Amino acid sequence: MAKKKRKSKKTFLDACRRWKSDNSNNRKPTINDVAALAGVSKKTISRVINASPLVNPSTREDIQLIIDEIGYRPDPQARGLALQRSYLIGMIYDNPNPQYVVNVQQGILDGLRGTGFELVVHPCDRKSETFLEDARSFVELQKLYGVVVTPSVSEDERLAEVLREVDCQYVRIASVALDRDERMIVTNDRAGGRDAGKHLAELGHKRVAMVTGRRSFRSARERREGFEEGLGEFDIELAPGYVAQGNYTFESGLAAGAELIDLNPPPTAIFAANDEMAAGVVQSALIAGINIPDELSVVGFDNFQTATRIWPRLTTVESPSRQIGLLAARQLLQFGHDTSDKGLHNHTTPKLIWRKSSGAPSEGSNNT
Amino acid sequence: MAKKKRKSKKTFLDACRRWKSDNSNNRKPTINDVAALAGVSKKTISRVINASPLVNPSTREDIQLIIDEIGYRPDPQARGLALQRSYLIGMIYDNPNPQYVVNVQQGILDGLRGTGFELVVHPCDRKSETFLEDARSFVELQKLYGVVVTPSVSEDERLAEVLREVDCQYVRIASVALDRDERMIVTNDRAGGRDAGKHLAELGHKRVAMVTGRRSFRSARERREGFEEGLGEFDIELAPGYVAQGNYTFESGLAAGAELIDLNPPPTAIFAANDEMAAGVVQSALIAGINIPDELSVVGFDNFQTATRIWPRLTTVESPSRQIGLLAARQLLQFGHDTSDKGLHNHTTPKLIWRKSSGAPSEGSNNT
DNA sequence: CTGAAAGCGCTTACAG
DNA sequence: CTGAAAGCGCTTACAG
Repeated sequence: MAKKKRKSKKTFLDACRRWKSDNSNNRKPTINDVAALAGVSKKTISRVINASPLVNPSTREDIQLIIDEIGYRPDPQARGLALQRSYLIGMIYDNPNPQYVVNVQQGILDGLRGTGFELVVHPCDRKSETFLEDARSFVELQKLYGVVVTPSVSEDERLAEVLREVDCQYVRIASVALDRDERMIVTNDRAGGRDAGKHLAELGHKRVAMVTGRRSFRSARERREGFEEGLGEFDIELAPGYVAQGNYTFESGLAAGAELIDLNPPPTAIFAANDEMAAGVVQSALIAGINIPDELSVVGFDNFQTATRIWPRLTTVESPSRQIGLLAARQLLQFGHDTSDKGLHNHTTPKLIWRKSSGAPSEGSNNT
Repeated sequence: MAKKKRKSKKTFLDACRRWKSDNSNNRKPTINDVAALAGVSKKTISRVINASPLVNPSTREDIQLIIDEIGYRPDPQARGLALQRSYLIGMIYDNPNPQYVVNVQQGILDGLRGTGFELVVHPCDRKSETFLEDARSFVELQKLYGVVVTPSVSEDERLAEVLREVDCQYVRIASVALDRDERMIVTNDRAGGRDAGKHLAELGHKRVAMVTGRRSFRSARERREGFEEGLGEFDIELAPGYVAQGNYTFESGLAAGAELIDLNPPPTAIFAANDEMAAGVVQSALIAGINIPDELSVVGFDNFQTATRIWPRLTTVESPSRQIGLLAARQLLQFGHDTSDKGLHNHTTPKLIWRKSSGAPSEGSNNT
């Protein structure tokens, strides 16, 4: 019966204080310390840590008190060793744009804050011979809890296959659904392209051109097809001769811009599939002495820093990259938990930001 | 004597093959597997892994053969648990510029490649109440092998103190030496400022202005003082009224530029302490209808993407941020090893890149 | 130069 | 609802 009598809160607090003053060398408390202080087995402590329901509420309360008091925090390495997985989330990316990388990173970190998970960054090169092995060994060796994969490497089915093989949870960020719902964040770039097309059509442009990204990038195809759809709603066509091939770099935008400007008749508006290329187009117009937006409207995609640094400030389509990272992280942490409730929120929608690089075509532009 | 006879290479290879075909469920090999295959204790395997000299060379050779053959890689979590530290490097930063963050990150990753170490990113907010506790708990809980700290949080002595308390190796990146040599990468921003000053003086500018960063940032003070030194070499003074206070953001550069342009007489050249502010200055000049570089020269600092996206392309001082990250990572991994040889290479020097935003002052500028 | 034992701080069946 | 024992894959004194 003495055994059944619950010790008072004060008793525990006193014990904790004694423990702290004994702990001269400031050793971090372990599960054993908590168990000793609480007078239970460490298995029970483990249950509290892991939020198991199989614990007497009052026992749980006592233990929680002790945990808080002595500042116990389970060692992630020890848990990891026992569970055969770490408390690390990986981010696998090959996108060269620093702003994109940082935005998604920030979003993931937003989602990880307070969870005890940490983010390990892992750039990769899809062209490398050892790309798949590298990724596999990274994930396997670190026993990652999960990874988020960004475009364009997210479009690589071989990588997804590897991740499944090593039994690693993953979330792929891509412009369209390429995998099961819980493994995707879909950014719907097509809708953004459509908005760009409609924007230019509504302004009255008829002779429009586009700088595309590599066809091997899904986002590039989506943005282009969306753009054509948007124009199509106004019965405007993107003539084949008015499409220049870029590769998402500033330099390619510069070259593509020069090329399109030289067309006869020249386009009155150019949509570039990302801001970097749009900045190149704008610069090529400046070099050619063409006024933006009077003689030429330019629209980009991303709304990164560059969009507001150039002049005139760029009309562009913004994709919420930080939010996307946040959703990806949340989704990763939800794996195994009840995903049934209220369904996944795994879609985002881009939105057009109208600045000064686009306007109605001028009278003299012979806009037919 | 049979015991002394060394088994042949082939014997080991055969054993490995047998092991692999037995390993139906594709379990990753552990130290025990290697020990069994080699016919030695796991302690000896441990010695090989850890490159201990106390191993018979031929034993080592046999073991290495087996390790390579079955693809054994020591589990970092298990090692970590035993050694009480992880194989993770942290990057603690509060710099809001994505390009800087990514560059340093890349550099660190360059230095980590092939070492088995991984990079955990950890942004922080020095204004937060819990900033120091957060950092401590991050480092302690993950038992980080080491951290690299970037400006401006690298200038915080309290953080350095915490890192020492928890006995975590660290390298601070800063514009001047704030700590022991092996704990610093010094970027010498003052030399960069000096180059900017000399550049403008050599072009013939006499009435120069500057947009500074926050005085609480060491880099801002260094860049400014360096700039004044550079001008001083040509007996040119930076008049107090010609210094505008910024905070390293584009917006602050925009405001500062407008302010300086309005001065009477206006400056013929402006040095902004970073590219973001320089881009703001350039944009404010455009808005005011002032031609760059004919009526106004502008020089920035960083040479980030923005520098070449704006028009005219920006003359700026480049600090090799990726290289800086690389040096920091190398230095971290060298801790405990012989640092005696050939001394540390822990200094970098910025260099001026002359583009189109700076030139000689025009005749009509009344440049006295 | 090599090994047997104990330990790092957790968790997982299993039994009660 | 709770616990004793074994184990995750390594390393560290210690002994030889």
